[in-house]
Amino acid sequence: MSEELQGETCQELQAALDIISGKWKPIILFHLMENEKLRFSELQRAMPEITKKMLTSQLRELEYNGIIHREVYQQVPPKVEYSMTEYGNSLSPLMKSMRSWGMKHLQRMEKMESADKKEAVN
Amino acid sequence: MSEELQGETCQELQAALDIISGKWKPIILFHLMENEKLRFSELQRAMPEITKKMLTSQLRELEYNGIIHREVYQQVPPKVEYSMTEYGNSLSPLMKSMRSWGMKHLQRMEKMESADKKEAVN
DNA sequence: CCGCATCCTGGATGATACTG
DNA sequence: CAGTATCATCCAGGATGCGG
Repeated sequence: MSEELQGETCQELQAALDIISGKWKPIILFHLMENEKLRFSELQRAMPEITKKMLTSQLRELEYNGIIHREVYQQVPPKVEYSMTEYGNSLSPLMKSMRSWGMKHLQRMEKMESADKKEAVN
Repeated sequence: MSEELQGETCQELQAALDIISGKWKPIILFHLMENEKLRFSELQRAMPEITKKMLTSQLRELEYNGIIHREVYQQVPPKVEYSMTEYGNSLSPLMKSMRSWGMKHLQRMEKMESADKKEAVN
């Protein structure tokens, strides 16, 4: 066993996961990858369940990590636009392969569920 | 905007994330990918911080999802070995690219930190 | 040795109201 | 419009002890 280095060996994994995982991050990233630029209110409309507080905090984290850009227009009423940074877009291949793995997995699990049902009936 | 389908569009993403994310899953997967077979107690030794309860529950989830195999040896004292399934190993490329993205990210963040310090000094 | 049952805490998340 | 402030809630995760 490679003692001692579990934590360190996985911190890169964790670092990546911190950014793309969570209840809202994937959805936010998805929308911003699809849309070039989105206003705060547009994001909110796209995710009716999310509260302003959560949306704000998640966006701030992504901004802090350099994944998204926050553009404030000095005007009344206020206007703020969010967009992926170039760096943020480097996540795209990862997200895509995660999505396709996830898709296969869901299909697989579905099959197993129905197999279970058959077993249960027998 | 693609209304209505945010949740569904991201459920594949979430499905994949559910499996590899969390405080312990990445570490467990890492060890099992490195080691072919590991006993419960070996895993525990490899992750001194984890409680038995957490280790058990995380292993059960992974088993339920078909990622790992649980082999019980009928003997006293009990012996249980865990190993990646073939299906579980299909996660390997994903994990690898996550790791390399995370590694770059950590380096990038480090640079930015030290840049911040310089600014603070100025 | 392996793992379940019970109880419990803290941090993440949510509801609501307010503001520049 | 785009947030902040405050308070309430919830549940993943942890501590501990028992049992096959």
